[in-house]
Amino acid sequence: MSEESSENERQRKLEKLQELGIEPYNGPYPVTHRAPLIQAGFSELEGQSVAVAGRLVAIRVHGKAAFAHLDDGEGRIQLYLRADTLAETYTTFTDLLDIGDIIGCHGTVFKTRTGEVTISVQKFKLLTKSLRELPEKWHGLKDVELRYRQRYLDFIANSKARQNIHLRIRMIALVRRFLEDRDFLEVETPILQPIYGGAMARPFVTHHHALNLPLYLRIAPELYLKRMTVGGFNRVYEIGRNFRNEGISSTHNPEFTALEVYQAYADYRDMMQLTEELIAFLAQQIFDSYRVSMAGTEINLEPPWERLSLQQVFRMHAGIEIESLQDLAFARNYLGQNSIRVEKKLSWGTAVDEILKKWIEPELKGPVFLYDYPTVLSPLAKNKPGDPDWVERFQPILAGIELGNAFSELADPREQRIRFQRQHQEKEKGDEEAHPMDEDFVTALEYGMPPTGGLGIGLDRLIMLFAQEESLREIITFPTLRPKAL
RNA sequence: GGGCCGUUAGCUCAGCAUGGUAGAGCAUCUGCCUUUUAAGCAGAGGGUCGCAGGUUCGAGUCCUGCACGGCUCACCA
Repeated sequence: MSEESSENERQRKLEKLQELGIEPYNGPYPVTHRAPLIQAGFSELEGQSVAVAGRLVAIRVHGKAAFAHLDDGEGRIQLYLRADTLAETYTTFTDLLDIGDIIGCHGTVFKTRTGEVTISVQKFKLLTKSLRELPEKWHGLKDVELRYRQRYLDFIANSKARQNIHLRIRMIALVRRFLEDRDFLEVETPILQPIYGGAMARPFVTHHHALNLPLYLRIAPELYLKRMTVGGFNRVYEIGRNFRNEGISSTHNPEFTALEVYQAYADYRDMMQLTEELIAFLAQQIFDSYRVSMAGTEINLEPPWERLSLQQVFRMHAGIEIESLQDLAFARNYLGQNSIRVEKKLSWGTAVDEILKKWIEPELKGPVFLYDYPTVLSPLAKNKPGDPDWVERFQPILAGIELGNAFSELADPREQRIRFQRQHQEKEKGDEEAHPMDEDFVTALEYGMPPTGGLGIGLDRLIMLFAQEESLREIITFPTLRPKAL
C-alpha cells in the first residue's frame, strides 16, 4: 500500500538517522526569533544570526543548494541551505528529512534576488521526525470529515482554520477585559448539577458513583449565578461550556461556550446597553471599525442599536397584532398560510416563538434588540410592571441569528414558584425541554435577590460571525463528531 | 430522527448517464540541477474505488442494505 510504502520510507530514513547517531526526537531548541518578526524587522536583522524552529512545509532541492519553508506556528519563513556551508549535514537534510519534520536551525538573515526574507542556514537540528505524509501543499485539506476528525491536520494545512482559533482566543480574552474593566468578577459555578435549569433544553445525564446520584451537565449556569447575586456578588460573569442534548447543525453544537453576566440593581435596559457596548468594543478591537462584514452584508455595530418590541416587529414583518395569536384558531390559520410547520403542541407561546424564529428573525439583519416577550416563553424573567402576560426580556439579533437572551431577572419567589409549577406541568405532559422545579433556587430567592439584569450570549455564534464563517464547527476547536466505526 | 448529496492513491480530483484489466496533479522514490518558491527536466513505485450483499459472462460504474460525513428540515443558543 502506498501509505505503508511512504511510511516505510520515512521509517527507513528514521533508522538511517539513528545509524548516523542523529536522535530523531530531540529538544529543546533555543529559539531567538519568530517568522513574522524577522520579516517585519528585516532592515535591522539583515546579516544578523537568528534561531528559529518549526515544521518543514516545503522543500526544494537544487543540487548543491536547497530552499525550504519553515512554519513556526506564527508564520512561514524561507530557509536557504548550501552544501558548502553545511558540509556532510547537507545530504542529511536533502536525503533524510521530509516535509512535516520539525527542525530548529540558525543562520543569517538575507533577501533572495526575488526579495524574500530568508535565513541562510548555518546549522540545523532535527527535533521531531514525522512519520506520515502531510496533506497536499497547494489544495490543503478539503475533506470536511478529515478536517474535523483530524483537526491538527486542518490546522497544519489550512491557515484560515488556525486564524479562526486565534480569533476565538482573542475575542474571549477581550470579553474578559471588557467585563473586568466594568468591575465584573469572573466566577465558576457547577457544571455537574443535581437539577438542571436556566434554559429550555434536554440535558446530558451522568451518574456519580460515590453519591449514587444522577447528575446533569449544565444547560446553563443561570440559576447558580443568580444564587451568587443573592449571596452578595453584585456583578458576576461566567464564560464556560454549556451542554445541550439536541441536534447538531451549523449553528448548534452539543457543547458550546456561553457568556452569562448578572448585574444587581440593573434591568434589561442596562443589559441592552452592556451588550451593544461589548460587541462594539470587540469590533473596534478586532476590525478597528464598527462596520463589520457578516454573512455577506455589512453591519454597523455602533451603539445604540435599534430596539424593536415584539409587538412592533410582528406588525412590521408579519403584518399582524401579536396578541391576535392568542386566538389559537387564528394562529393555526396564520401559520398554515405561511407554511410554517409547528411540530410542538400549538399554543400562544409556541405560535409566537415559531413565527419569530422562522419568519421574522432570519429577515433581520440587525443589529437589533427584540424585546418584551410573552411570559409563557420565559419562566425566569420578571413581568413588565403590572402586566402578568409579558416579561422584560430581549434577544440581540445579528445577521438573522439569535445571539443570546437577556432579561430583568424574576426576583419574586412566589411568582417563581408558580412559573416552575407551570413548567412542571408541561414536563408531566411530555415537554422534555420544560424547566424542572428547583426548590433550592426558590429558597434562595426567598432570602432575597436584589433587582438584577442578566445576559447570556452564545460566544461561538458571535465568533462565527466575526470570523465570517457559516458553520459553528469552523470556530470550535474540536467539533463534536460521531466516532468512526471500526 | 426525515429528505437530498457525497465517500476512487497520503492529499486534491477525473472516471460512473452508455458495465469490459484503475487515471491525473501534488506528495514519495531514482537520476541531473548552487537564488528557488505550486522550482524544473527524465524515469519509477503506490489502489481490497467507504463496508456488505445482489444483478451480470464481467461492477469503481447498475440495484439493496449499512457506516461515516455534508447540506437541509425538525429542536435549541
